[in-house]
Order: sequence, then structure tokens, then C-alpha cells
Amino acid sequence: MLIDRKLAALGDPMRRRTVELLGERPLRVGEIAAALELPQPATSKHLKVLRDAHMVEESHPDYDARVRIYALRADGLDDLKHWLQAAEAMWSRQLAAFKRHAERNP
Amino acid sequence: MLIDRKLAALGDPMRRRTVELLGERPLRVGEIAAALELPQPATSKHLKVLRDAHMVEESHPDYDARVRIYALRADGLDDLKHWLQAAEAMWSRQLAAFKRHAERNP
DNA sequence: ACATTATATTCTTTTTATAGAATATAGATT
DNA sequence: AATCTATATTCTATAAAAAGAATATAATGT
Repeated sequence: MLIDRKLAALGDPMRRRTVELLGERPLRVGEIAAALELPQPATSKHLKVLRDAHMVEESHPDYDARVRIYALRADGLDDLKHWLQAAEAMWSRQLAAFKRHAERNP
Repeated sequence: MLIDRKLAALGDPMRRRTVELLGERPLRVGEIAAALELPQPATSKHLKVLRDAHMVEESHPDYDARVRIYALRADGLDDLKHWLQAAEAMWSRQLAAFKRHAERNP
């Protein structure tokens, strides 16, 4: 499921940093690799994970067709937000039930 | 960091299902293992991961001291919510900037 | 054409995570 | 006391993830 891939993708510190870097502006692979202090191939692989999780997208600038620019994907957080909203609802229901239970058994 | 542990914890399908099960009501280890169709030791290990990520907590009922009941932890989603809020802010700033850029270069 | 640059893919090695089996611990039941 | 039950811990094997090196691809610059 996509939400699994997103959570797993963000579970890795390097990828979380990548997302945070892209939060400032779109970047080339090389710039990301430099910022992460990681070899380019490793960086490319992390980017693939983020791409497969639909968190980022690639684009080819017209001034140089070799370059790939990665940017946050507009709908990248949607599933995560939905899951978190549902989780929050569960959470508060469960906690309310627990509270009622505790009040009945003081 | 705790947020890393939370994201990584939720990245595993079994643990995500565990959280969703506990969203209905607190459960014993044995009940969770049965629901996941996973051996008890494996289940205990997943629960440890969730505990270490401060997502769930253990309690000992007084009617049987062998039993451990796991429940969602009240503050379990807080860091996640904060991170997501910050991420959303980044996201929309970045997308707005991209939009401005696109409008300048039609 | 040749060298260089940007990125991706493949392969290998190392690390980490997971499952599964066996055992440990502690408490309940008879 | 002996046995059974609930859960945790340890150990081993396996699978998956990560880094690193080497190579591939494709475009640019000379």
C-alpha cells in the first residue's frame, strides 16, 4: 500500500532529510548528494524510494537534458494526512473509552 | 530521534495493523498475536518497537499479573502531528514558489 | 570523434530487521 | 509440588536495506 511506502520512506533519516531539503527548493541529484554527504548512487536510490512512494517528482530542465531536478510532489502528503486524521480519530475514541472505564472503576 | 522511530515503527505493516487494532480497544499480547496471525514472540518484538517509539504502553491488570495489556499512548501521535504540520508548511511554501516561478516563465 | 558531466543501474558486501524455534520467567491453577 | 498459561528474551537463520564500487547511459562541450 502507498501509505506503507510513505511511512517506510520517511522512516529513513536520509530520506527525511531529503524531503526537508526539497522543502526549501527543488534540487538536482548532485546538490542533494552533496547536502547529504552521500555518494551519488546512494542518493539516486533514496530518490527512487521517495519517487515510488509518490512523495517527490523528477523533471528535466530544458537547458540541460542530463540534469534531473527533484521537487516535492503536490499531493505527496495527502495519504499521510488522511491516515493521521483517521489515526487521531481512533486515538481519541480509544482514550475517551478508557477514561469512561476508569471513571466507572475508580 | 523519536520521530524517526515513530515513522519507522509505522512503516512496518504488522505494526501499523497493531496500532489500528489497539485503536478499537486495549488488547492482550495474545489477542494481538492471534489477530496478526503471528507467533507470540514476534508479536512481543513488534510491541517493543512500538513501546520504544512511545506509541503504545503496557499495563498489568490486577486480576492476573501475567497478562500485559497494550494500549495506545495518549501522546503517541503528537510528534507525528507536529512533524506533519511543519512538513505541510514547507510543502505549501515550496509549491507556491514553484507556481510563482512558472508564472514568470510561461 | 573524444573527453567530460549528470544521473541511473548493477553487483557485491555489510548491516539491520524479521521470523521462527527454543528457552526463560513469573504467576496461576490443580 | 506439579503443571499450565502469558509474555519476554535469546539464538539462529533468512530476508531486506544500505553503502560502496564499478559500470552504463545519455547528453554536453571541445
